[in-house]
Amino acid sequence: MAITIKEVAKLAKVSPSTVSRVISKSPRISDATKKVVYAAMDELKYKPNAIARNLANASTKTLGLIIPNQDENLFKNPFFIQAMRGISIYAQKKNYKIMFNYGSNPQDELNFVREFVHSKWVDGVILLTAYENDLCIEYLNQEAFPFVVVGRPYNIHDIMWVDNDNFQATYNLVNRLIQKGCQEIGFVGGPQKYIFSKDRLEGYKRALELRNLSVHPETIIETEDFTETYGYEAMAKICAHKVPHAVVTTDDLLGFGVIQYCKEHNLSVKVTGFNNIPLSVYQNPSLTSVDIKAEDLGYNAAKLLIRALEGLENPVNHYIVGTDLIERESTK
Amino acid sequence: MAITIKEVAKLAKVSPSTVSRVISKSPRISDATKKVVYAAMDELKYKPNAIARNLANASTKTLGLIIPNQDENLFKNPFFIQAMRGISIYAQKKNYKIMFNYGSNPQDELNFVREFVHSKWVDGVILLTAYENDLCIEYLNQEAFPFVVVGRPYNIHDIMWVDNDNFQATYNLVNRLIQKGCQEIGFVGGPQKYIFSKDRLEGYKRALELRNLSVHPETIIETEDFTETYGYEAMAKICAHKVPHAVVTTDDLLGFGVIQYCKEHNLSVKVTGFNNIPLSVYQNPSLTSVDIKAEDLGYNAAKLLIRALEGLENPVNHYIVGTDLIERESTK
DNA sequence: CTGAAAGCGCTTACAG
DNA sequence: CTGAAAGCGCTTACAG
Repeated sequence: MAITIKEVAKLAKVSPSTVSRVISKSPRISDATKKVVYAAMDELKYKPNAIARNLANASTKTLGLIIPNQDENLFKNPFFIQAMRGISIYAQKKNYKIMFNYGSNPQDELNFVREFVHSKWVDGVILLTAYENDLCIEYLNQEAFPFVVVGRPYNIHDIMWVDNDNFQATYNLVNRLIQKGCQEIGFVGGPQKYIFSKDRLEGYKRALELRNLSVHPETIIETEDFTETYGYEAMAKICAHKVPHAVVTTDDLLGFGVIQYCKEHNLSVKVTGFNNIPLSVYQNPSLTSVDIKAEDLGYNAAKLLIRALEGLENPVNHYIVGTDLIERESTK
Repeated sequence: MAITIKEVAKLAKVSPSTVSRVISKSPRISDATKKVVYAAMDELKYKPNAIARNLANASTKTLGLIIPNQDENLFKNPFFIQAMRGISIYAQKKNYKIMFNYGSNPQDELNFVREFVHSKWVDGVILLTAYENDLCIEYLNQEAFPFVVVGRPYNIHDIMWVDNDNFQATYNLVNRLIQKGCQEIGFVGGPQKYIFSKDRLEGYKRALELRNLSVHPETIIETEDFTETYGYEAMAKICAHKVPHAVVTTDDLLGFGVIQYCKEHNLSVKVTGFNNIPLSVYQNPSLTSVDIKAEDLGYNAAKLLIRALEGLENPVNHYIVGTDLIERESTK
């Protein structure tokens, strides 16, 4: 058996209560006793049993993380690992641990969240995606369990979230294309069940409208998923109608498909992606994209949540992380 | 406060001990009581408090994962996220949780391992890299704490590990190149502090030796890290000596650098990578590589460890995961 | 500033 | 098959 607080108490000739107070840095302990207790702890190589502390404190200093596990996108897009790193960095600073689970689908994710909550394993939950009717958000909300969402949720009652300004990012992007002389700009977006899909579409529309460029429904395609194949097919549809000057996509993989189509059909069309995954540098032409700063998103998500858990006031219940437009050959 | 075992006991008119036995599926409980207890649990929506169970059981059913956090490689190479997924899949099956930490350097990693061990937070540890003199392995070994290493460790006393057969994979690869008529084959490997670097180099040498092809030290380069720049420079060194028929690299990013050099200098050299990262498909020419099945590695690591934790006999204390040679344009 | 005691919510050896 | 009791290793309100 490992050393417990009792052995330390015995050696230091104080009560277990006192040892406990030294560990938790209670203010009202004399320097003299502190010294004796620390000496005893050192001698015995005492390490507090975290589990026992958790039980007595009704807190684990642990965050639960749900990672969606749908597709291969997980591997091509380093978003999740970057966000996790950001989360981990802040959590380490504050001495929080992180527990994760991959969910294969929304129902699965909900089950893990329930498990996290019920079992008392974690003090708070971080969701790495927000769906349109998000079961996890609904559940956590109704349980009044602390959580934060990476990605702006639909009904922003008092939910904490972090996100990019997807509207703004796309708006700026389209403006930049217009500046470069593009008049007819197509749009290839992912499923509208994701809020960022909607936001990006809105940003696109607004930019066109403000410049009095008309929005053609035939050149706005909603794909089923973020893959090159869907991007390719979407571009085929757009071109069946009319070859545009530029095409804005909401994901680099979609952008790759569009580029592919252009190459095969020898079209000169400016193309933009989103997320700035490492692959985009290696396209031919390399793909202009938007860096969404995934690590910052994760970092700030952890920050909001942990501050709330510690009872600190957050100035606001959300945080907007700026994006960077990375211009490459595909919009030259 | 949440529902506890006591409330359930009261409602079911049995003792808390009995409720506990029902939860833990103790065999000697009558069907009748079982039914009553389950009914009471349902009615009260009782969920066991995992932390309390952990304390009483002196076990958390949780695995600790250390993710090295050195470089950007983390993002370009989906190895870690794939391995994590494999681990997660097996762990979920067996109802284990996973806790992770990013370590910025070996010392950092050691600290997290110590923390995992001391605090009693986890029942076992999974290391995602093995170094030459691995502090974590040494520590875990001396503490006799259960752990498994992804990557074959140096001193394989009784350590559990999973790995590819890196020797074999490179050996086969080189043979394939020889078959294709290559006589002079260069080698660009990563730091020798990684065991897989050594193994791959050995496989390369053996293949040449068995065919009576001479091994030229000038065409074997050890780089400091797995980056394109190092690959590029290594190829420059090799070519300063003599332009080979083919170059084997131990990492796709190194391979990218070599390809780049060849393109710039208009050389026709066959090039191979390792790890089969998504980027390799997008090179021009696309890069032949070795798929190391990271998800399988993770899965089997979790399996070995959890089986050991459950007291099940493992037929052997390690597991070899097969590799796939993925031939692409770069070796055409 | 410090101690004795009760408690966190489970488990399990012992007794029946 | 079931219960009363002690225990897992901490914390903390209460009393001094």
